[in-house]
Amino acid sequence: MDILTQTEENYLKAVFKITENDEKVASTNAIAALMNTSPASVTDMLKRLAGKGFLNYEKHRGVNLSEHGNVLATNLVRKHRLWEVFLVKMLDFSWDKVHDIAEQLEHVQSDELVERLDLFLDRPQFDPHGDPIPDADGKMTMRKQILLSTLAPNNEAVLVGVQESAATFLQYLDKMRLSLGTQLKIIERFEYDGSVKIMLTGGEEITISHKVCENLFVQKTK
Amino acid sequence: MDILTQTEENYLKAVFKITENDEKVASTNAIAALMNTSPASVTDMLKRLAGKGFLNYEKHRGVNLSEHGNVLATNLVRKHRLWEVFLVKMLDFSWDKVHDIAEQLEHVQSDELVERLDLFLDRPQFDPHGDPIPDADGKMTMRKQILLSTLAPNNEAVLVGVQESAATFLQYLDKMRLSLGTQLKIIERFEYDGSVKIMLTGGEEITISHKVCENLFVQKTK
DNA sequence: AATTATTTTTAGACTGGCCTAAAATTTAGA
DNA sequence: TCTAAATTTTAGGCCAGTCTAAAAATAATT
Repeated sequence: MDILTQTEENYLKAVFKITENDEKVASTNAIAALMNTSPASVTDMLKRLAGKGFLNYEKHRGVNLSEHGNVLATNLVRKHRLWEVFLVKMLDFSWDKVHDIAEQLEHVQSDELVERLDLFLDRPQFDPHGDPIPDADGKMTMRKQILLSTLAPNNEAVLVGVQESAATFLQYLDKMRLSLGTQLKIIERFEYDGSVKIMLTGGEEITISHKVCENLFVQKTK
Repeated sequence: MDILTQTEENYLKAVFKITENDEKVASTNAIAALMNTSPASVTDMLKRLAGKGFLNYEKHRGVNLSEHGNVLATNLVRKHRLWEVFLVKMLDFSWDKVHDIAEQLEHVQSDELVERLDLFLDRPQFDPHGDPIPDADGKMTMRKQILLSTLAPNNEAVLVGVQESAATFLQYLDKMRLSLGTQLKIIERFEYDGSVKIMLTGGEEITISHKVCENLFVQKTK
């Protein structure tokens, strides 16, 4: 019986997001910060979700997803990203506007809907921010991408994803004419503040801050 | 400040549905029956929604929508029907499966989403069950449709809508090869039980019950 | 190692949305 | 018209999800 409330689903997603990279467990505080709620509320919910078998939880030790919880969370990510593709590709939304709407759409319950949407969109592998879309079995194709901040001068690369997807950041990229697929070459890295001068296709040269570099995923092309 | 919970929205829709035809007001019991809830719960909610200005409510008198509430409810109907069109036209769902999914999708909050969806679907005027879709200003094009049960023998007509949209009824129509746009001619009406023999395009003759006739909207063609 | 700072949990309370049972009101019938 | 039936509302309580404040546990610092 896998009928969770939207709130419960959001908690699972939060744990997923926090633990998907390095972290082994998600802390109460981290979850509270991510969800704009109080640590006390988080503790309550963690106990509920652990009781239902979606989380592994020991007092004061943080949580992570059980196998069952992981399936649920992955499916939510799949739905979220598929809807984002729909919004951008079909409804012509800009990539900085789709997150909030997809947050709502991802909670619609219908396996058949997801399957048909996936088919309609031609089984996309990446969402508008370059994030991989899990397939119906939870598998996703990973790219050998690196952060732009780790790339040495003279290398050439193509922008394939963003780490952060806050609207303000995406709008900044739009202004700079940086979009997924953009080819670029590292001209110079300034050690003083970590900013980097890059050349875009067409020869235009721009300088971007270290913070921006840390939020751009690229693949080396030469 | 028009942020309602999904439940509140569902109550407004229920009042809309009950009062859209003949009834001047919706009774507590009628709402409770439609929403599968108890009359006591309905009374609670009616007071809340009236307090927020969405309903006109006097004790023991039933309710109807305020101007404000009517705008909200109409917009919900618009969203519901647009999503149904999307599901059938774009995702190739059959018309008996879309209601429940649209019930969820209609609660997604984004005016821009609705506008873009409407445009994407080419501003449809009717949903897959033949119901009119309100435009952004709440106006809808009404057809001069009548119930098949009121049509006399020898008249020819085209099926343009269904009154009831329960899955079992729609599946029955599919089996009988009755779909929107189907041309038909009344051959004979049996007074005994109100059933009617009709001829479809192609010459096939079928007999349908009075109950079915009362749930089919047609337009006379001759 | 002892104390301080941080994190996490508990306790108690609030709202929304629901319930059942009982009271009040309206409607229908004799 | 007066009583019975049906409808509606009130009363009181439950659960999910949230909060603040305080207590407990863990981590950091001296």
